[in-house]
Amino acid sequence: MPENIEQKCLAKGVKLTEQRKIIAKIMSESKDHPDVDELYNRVSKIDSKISIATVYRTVKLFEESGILAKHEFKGGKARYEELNEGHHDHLIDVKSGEIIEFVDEEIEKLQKKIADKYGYHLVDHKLELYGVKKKT
Amino acid sequence: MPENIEQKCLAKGVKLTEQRKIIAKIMSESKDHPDVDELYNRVSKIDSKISIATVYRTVKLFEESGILAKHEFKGGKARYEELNEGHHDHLIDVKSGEIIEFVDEEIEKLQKKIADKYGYHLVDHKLELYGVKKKT
DNA sequence: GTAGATGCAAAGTATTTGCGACAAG
DNA sequence: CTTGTCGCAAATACTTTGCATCTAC
Repeated sequence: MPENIEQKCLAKGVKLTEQRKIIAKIMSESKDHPDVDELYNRVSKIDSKISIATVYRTVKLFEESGILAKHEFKGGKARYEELNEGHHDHLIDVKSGEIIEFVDEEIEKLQKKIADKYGYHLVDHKLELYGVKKKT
Repeated sequence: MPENIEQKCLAKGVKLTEQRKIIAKIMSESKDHPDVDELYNRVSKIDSKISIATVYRTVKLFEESGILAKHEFKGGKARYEELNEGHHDHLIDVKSGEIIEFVDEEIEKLQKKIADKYGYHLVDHKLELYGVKKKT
């Protein structure tokens, strides 16, 4: 498996333009889940001539190439994160908007089992938990 | 618990207009998960003067009143269904778009447990499985 | 009677696209 | 070179809103 986005692009035959390199770099360094606007802001600081249309086109391309994951959390714009080994789901703090990533093997298994039960082969899934912090 | 949408409206102090009655009726009778456009089509057959703005306002109001559930499945418009006792999740056939509802107690419990583990109290969640039919 | 609902068209968001200029392989 | 990409602005898709009118309670 290639380790970084640029290598993944090469592996998938995606042409590596200057703009794509910048977007790839920003996404690699982002520990959060930026939406296109936010990504555009970050990208603009490095090259202010990049247009938002290119950012939209690039995240879409990266998503289709399996490089980025797109999330459509409640009531908002689409948000992106780098797709790495090891699937995880999201727990969203409804007060602060903070997003916690978690992995739970048991729940993954259970999902496969359910799809199976209905005669389906699971190709994708989405699990989002929305919660409020408990008082200690 | 009131059994139908009109009773729920009364119970929640939602004014029962002619338009809302029609929308409520259509939603009650719908076994699928129509989007606003589709709902507007169905509603128009009964009263062609109802505007799409009213449909949008009404589904939003009904959602806030806990009468309808809003779903934002992949890559599309928001879709609605009547909210009844007994939570269920969705298994979506990615080929045909068919939606299967399912209930799984085990997965519900597991979700609470995960939220708990991170110090959160679960207020909402979204689980969608996307699958393709298995060959028999 | 009055607060709230409706219809209409116009305004907002988020995202996509046509097109001529330009750059990667 | 040639194919695909970029930037721009205009277009689209879905949803919300201002306002004058109307209706449920």
